[in-house]
Amino acid sequence: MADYQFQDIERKWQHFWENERTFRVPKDTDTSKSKYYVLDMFPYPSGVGLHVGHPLGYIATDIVARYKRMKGFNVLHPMGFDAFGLPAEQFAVEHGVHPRVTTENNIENMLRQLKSLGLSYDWDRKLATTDVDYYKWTQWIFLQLFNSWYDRETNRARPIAELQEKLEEEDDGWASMSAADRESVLSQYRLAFLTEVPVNWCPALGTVLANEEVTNDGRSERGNHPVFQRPLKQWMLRITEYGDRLIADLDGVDWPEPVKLMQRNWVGRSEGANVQFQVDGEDASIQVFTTRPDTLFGATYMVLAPEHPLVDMLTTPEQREAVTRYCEEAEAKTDLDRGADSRVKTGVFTGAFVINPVNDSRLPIWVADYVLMGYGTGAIMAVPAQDDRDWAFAEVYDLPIIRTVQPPEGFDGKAYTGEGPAINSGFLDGLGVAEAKTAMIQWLQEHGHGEGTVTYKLRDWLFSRQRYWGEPFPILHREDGSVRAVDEADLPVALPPMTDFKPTASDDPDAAPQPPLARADESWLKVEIDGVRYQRELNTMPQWAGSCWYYLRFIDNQNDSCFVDPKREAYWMGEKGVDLYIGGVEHAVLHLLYARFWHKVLFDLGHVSTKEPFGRLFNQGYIQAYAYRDARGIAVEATEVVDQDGRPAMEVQDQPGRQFFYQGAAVTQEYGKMGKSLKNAVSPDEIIASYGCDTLRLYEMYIGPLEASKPWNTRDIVGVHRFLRRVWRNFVDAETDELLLSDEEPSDDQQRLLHRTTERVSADMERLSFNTAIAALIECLAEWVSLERIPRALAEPFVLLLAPLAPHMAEELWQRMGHNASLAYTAWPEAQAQWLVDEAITLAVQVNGKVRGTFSVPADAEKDAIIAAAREVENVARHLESATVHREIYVPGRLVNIVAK
RNA sequence: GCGGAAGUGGCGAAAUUGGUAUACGCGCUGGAUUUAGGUUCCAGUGCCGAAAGGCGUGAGAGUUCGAGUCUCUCCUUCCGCACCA
Repeated sequence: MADYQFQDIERKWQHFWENERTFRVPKDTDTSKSKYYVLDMFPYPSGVGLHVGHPLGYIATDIVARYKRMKGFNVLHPMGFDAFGLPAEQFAVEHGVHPRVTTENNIENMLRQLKSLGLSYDWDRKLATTDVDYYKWTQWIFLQLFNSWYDRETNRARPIAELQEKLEEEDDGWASMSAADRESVLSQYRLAFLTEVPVNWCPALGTVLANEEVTNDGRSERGNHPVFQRPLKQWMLRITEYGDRLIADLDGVDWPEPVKLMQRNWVGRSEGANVQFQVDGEDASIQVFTTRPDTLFGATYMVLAPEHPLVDMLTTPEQREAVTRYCEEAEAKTDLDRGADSRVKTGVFTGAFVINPVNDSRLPIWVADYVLMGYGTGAIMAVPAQDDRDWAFAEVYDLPIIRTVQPPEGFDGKAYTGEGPAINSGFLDGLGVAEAKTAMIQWLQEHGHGEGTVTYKLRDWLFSRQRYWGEPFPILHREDGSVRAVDEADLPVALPPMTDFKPTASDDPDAAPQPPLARADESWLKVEIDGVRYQRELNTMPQWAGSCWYYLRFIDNQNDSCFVDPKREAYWMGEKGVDLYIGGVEHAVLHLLYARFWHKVLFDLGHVSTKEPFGRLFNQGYIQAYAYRDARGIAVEATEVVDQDGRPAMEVQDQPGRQFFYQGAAVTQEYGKMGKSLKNAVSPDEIIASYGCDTLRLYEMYIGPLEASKPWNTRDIVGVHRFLRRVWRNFVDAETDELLLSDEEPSDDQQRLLHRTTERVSADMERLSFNTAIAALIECLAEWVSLERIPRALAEPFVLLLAPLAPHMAEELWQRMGHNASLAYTAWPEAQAQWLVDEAITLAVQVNGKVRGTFSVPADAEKDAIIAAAREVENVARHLESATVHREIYVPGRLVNIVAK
């Protein structure tokens, strides 16, 4: 009965770790040791729980955490829950339960699932963004933003009080201003400010959304509802001030290049110039932004966005009807329609002209929807010769085209956007693009027609939502409409108890946002301080707020006097912040951009010690699975699909020539991300029940590289399960339950195998290549299966190498080997150099680059002897007959190549 | 359209710097043990060929003594952005 009893073993060690608090890191830990902070992107506690795709990253970080502990690091490995947000609120509305109740239930279930995976989190540091003790500090950070401004001279955020002092000193009427006027001046500087701007309004969700939460076809990322642009007074965060640093500081972090690229593109920094064009015959000018000031001589017309404020004033009576109709049509189009047929250019002439400042030519002003009001100045100078879109437009409306950059010989395209000398450009002629840009910017500045500037795609972050289940703003409104912050001492502003927290949804785009908090009790809504009456801010923060700083709170989650103790922060964040942050690529822009922004503000204000929060980022792939749809295209339960021979699809889905059926009807096979919608989710609970969680951990790491998306295939699990059984059988006698070790000295060959395996596994741990680490252990064990008893000197290091991957079995074997303590902090085996060199090496011999044989030589053989031996290899000698050897190449330890003709 | 990542056996995948392509696992084939079963054990398994040998990393060129790896052109798939001036 002493077979591999994984249920008993796993239950035993999970209890042991919990009872002994094996992975607890004391608040005041030994800071003389090196630290390693390894973090997961914390989950949203959803009602359906985890499927096997979710833990992929958690297993990986757990392996790293366990490995680093054994390497002697102080390891911080915490977990928490990102629990504010729409789904909990929607579920609560549907079931009439308070979101706090559903959130807590979901957390409970997810905790159980996480613990059943044997993850070595320090659960004493668990947190949820919905904890009042947590969001108190989220509100506190908001106050830091509210009470700061961005000083462009020193390029950092500073306390708003310092701006007040500065304004007092400069005294441009500051002293004579009313308090309300002063506040409105300051609000133009605060990093968190209330303003009326066009925002993304989603009536179906009853809330406004950030740009990052709207898909590029103009719908809400959550729920896929239509989103409308509407001017509304909302809270914004001045993230645009950080555009440069959000790009520049990417150079200092170890992140996947695609993620850095996505962030750079999202910020969208463009260097160029603003140019003023005088309107012909009017006392008005139009400013355009261009990245190609060098092409100003080639400008042949100007285009305004339909929403541009000057359109109405400029349009001549003859053109008015056409322009008005065009603008109305453009307004009715969604962004989707405007972008859909982007190759077809439309527009209408306003009848007005501007003067090109460089050559006084008259340029017609057009209105066209290919120019967007939301970027640059909403107006462009059109240079068809050097811009594809302008060329296309000029072709449609027969506008002139003047080349100002000489295309290379043989160029047969239309617009030329590449390098070349300037032509037809007066004082720029002959200059390259870069010099011409510089020269033109200088000319514009000297003559007062413009200046060099930088434009960003990034917009300020719309930060308020009309929801109940979020952090309340620590803000009070006076009756005159001005605002003030809640005193720090009065934090937290707790969510008021409410029974009707339903958002006011509507399908009318003109409906007004109605924050649920407006229905809170008067006792919460109305506040009186020093005889002044206030009403609380009714909006709540977006879901991203809590995840912007949770990695800091993990460092010191119990602290109730500050958001994180500075000494502890300095130790755990160290030089480069979080040492390893693993999560899905879906957060490449949103969460990671927002968190970096908050971190930089905290850095500027002296609250954290690193420029960047996450020194190293790693994106794990997705677990995918086969899925099946019936004739109507509806997904059917993948587990109930069979092939033409009646075999379950799960067993034969990767074999060619299969047809699949669900309840007798033919279905089509596809392949996609595991989840509820494709009905192909596999629960970790059932895999753990039949194979154990050590097997599940091993399997998820073994199917492929961590960063790759890869298919789940329940059939393949037996492979790693067999490996674990083989380990067990080789160490424990099935009859007697006795440990099968010998005290013999290992042979030299055995030593070499052990140390080579140690070397491979260690290197693979460092580069997160767990699939090859497991392969190395399988190969190593395969050499020992014939041994009655494995020498203890081999068995112990082997168990330690296995420990991060399959910790329950490793702990059990370690204990049976006579060790009283957990192996969690036992030193990782070191590969010794003496055992990494072989006595004899096998080399390949090539003739003219083709392998013709192999031979063995002593490891210390000389080059000449090796080449001589190579030429004697039977097959090689045959190929060299009647040929003259021209060259002999010896690659040490690898091969000999003989070049002969 | 622009940008990025990736294409290796029937399947998942290996192959630090250019140096013996297909490690390891699944599946498959054969055998062993067992009353039986397999979540047991052993052996074989890229393709063509009886063999010798030849051919093989999406396609085609190139550089090199030597290319899965480097360069160029093209094809396919996935991801991101989408008139960003």
